[in-house]
Amino acid sequence: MARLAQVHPGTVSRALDPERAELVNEATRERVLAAAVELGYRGNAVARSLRTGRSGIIGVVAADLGNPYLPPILRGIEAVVGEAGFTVLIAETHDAPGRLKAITDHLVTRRVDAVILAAAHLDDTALIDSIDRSMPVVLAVRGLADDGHFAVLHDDVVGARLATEHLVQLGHPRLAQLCGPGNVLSFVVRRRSYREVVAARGVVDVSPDDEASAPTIEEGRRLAGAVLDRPAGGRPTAIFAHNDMMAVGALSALAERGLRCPEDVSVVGYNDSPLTAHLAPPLTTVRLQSGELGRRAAGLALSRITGEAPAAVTVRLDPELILRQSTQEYGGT
Amino acid sequence: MARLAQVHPGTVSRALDPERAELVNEATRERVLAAAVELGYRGNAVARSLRTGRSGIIGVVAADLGNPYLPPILRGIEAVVGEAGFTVLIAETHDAPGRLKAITDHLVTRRVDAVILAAAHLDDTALIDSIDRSMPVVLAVRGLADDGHFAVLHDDVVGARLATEHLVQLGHPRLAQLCGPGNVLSFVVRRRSYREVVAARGVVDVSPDDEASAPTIEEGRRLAGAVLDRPAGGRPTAIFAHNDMMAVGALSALAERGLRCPEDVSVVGYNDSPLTAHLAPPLTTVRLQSGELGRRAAGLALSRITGEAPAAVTVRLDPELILRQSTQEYGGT
DNA sequence: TTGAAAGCGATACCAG
DNA sequence: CTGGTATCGCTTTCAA
Repeated sequence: MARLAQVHPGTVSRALDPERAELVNEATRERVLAAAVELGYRGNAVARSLRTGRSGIIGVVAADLGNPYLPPILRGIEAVVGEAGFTVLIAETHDAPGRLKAITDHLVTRRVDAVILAAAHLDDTALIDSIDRSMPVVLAVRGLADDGHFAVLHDDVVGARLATEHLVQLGHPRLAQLCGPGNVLSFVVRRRSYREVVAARGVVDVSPDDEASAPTIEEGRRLAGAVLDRPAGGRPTAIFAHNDMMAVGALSALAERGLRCPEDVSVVGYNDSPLTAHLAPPLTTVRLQSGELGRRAAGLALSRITGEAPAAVTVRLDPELILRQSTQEYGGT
Repeated sequence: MARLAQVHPGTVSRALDPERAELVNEATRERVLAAAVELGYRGNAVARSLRTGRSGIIGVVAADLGNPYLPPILRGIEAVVGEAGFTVLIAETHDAPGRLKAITDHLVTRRVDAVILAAAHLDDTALIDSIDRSMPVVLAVRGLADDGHFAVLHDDVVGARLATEHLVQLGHPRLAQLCGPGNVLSFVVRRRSYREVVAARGVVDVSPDDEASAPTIEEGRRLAGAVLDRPAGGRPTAIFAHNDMMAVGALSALAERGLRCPEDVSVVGYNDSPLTAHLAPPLTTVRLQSGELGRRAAGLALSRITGEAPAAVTVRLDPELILRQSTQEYGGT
């Protein structure tokens, strides 16, 4: 560029880098800056990456961008990462087998400086360990069975306990949980935590035998329908859904059978998705600290890049129960 | 890599590129492939980009990833773009002034091959024209005032007309529209189209004087509240909200005043966001062809990259009115 | 069919 | 404080 404009080759590099601009004579620096502006000079991040070995990019891999808990996380990540002068590159696995490997291979190829992975399946453990040998990996939202990774998660033990205890305290004698896919840690933990509460409180568990193949409205409707069609004594008086979509499915299943929520059956969701406050009835649900999770995950990723991260840590953020109108005290038979 | 493994320098390049692998002796090719696998060789997209001048990346700039109409669009884009061997890089402006320029500068720096811009403001016209001189730009969802760009949009004239005509045909004598920000073309067009229908059909327009500063629930509540607090004869019997969030805000405003929807006031939304079918009442709304929009935008971007795109085109996709329970025939005073 | 060599644009180190 | 020079890893002629 300005190599032709007025002056020299590598001095431009110094003049344009805020870090080292001081090392350049003020006069020449201004000349360079002027030329840069005039030519609309943009630099070339590609060449820089090749030379320095760093790309300034942090990859974020999500399972499904349509999932409403993601945007706040992405925003949290972007805020922290942007502050540090990095860019975020977002990719989506759609929970499809093989996609995770394909995507991370690609990221390695592009020399991404770190990855934040919000798409881990429990059976990806070996793959993720191998990725972590090529570039720093930070797990977000979805963890793995062992604690040997860098991870920032929601505390699902606490979340499921809040929800379940709430139903128990309302006096419900028969509970059911609608379980999300068993290959995702969050759902596994929620299931276990629910069971612990139910066992400890001596409440009857009438959960469906099946689990959802995906945490969708349709699957929630199916699972809820299955237990609601049982003979009266085998029906739940309250339902804990592993996420809001399944809770909405449960509401539909109730409506289809002429049952009212919360008068006949209470329902608790999970995630506090947008609009859950505006459903019929407004949904009692578990709220996650998504922004904070994003910021923490980004912070961990940055500290791994600079090498100042010590051993693997797993951070767990406390969720909060949001009381609305889909749950009420048990008053039935 | 395999330069040391067994063999030669640039032959590896040929052997690994499916396009030119034919030009290599089968025996040596296998040797190369074997070595590549053994070393876990990944290639270096950075170096390739530097040499070829192309990055294989298409940037997508959205205003707000939390907006529920985006995921299907992103999926459509990714499907087409991935098929063609490109990667998508997603960035977010948050509708903040200056962010668009900062982001696109960055994309130019990274030598992105094209940008799909779903974040255009009407006052960004000059900026966008200048970006288009550095790399191919395709506008998505949000267009500009003139048709001199490559763009794939929803047909907002049709969408607003469907919604408004629906209300007119239900016999409503007084309508109000809740307008989204005036610096976004979609909202401007919806506003104009609504007005045309209202004028043509001789219905009274009692819209608020103000427009929303952002298309949110809160702003919808505010605008709806303003017109509902007028003396009886100045109140609308039906409301057309420029998007679903504002429609939800309108529902809240109604509820706060003890008014029922649809018995007292009908409400139409726009976008057919997830869960709108599960609101109280289920929302009549306008459904967009988001997946198709994403695919078309991606297709245009690719054709601009290969240079086979002719002159600027604006594609407009027809939306569809989804009838649910938030609208009913006028039966009042 | 394969090897040799140049060069993409920036950085880093060493002289001057 | 600034210029020269090598180099990052790959693609791409041009020869052999």
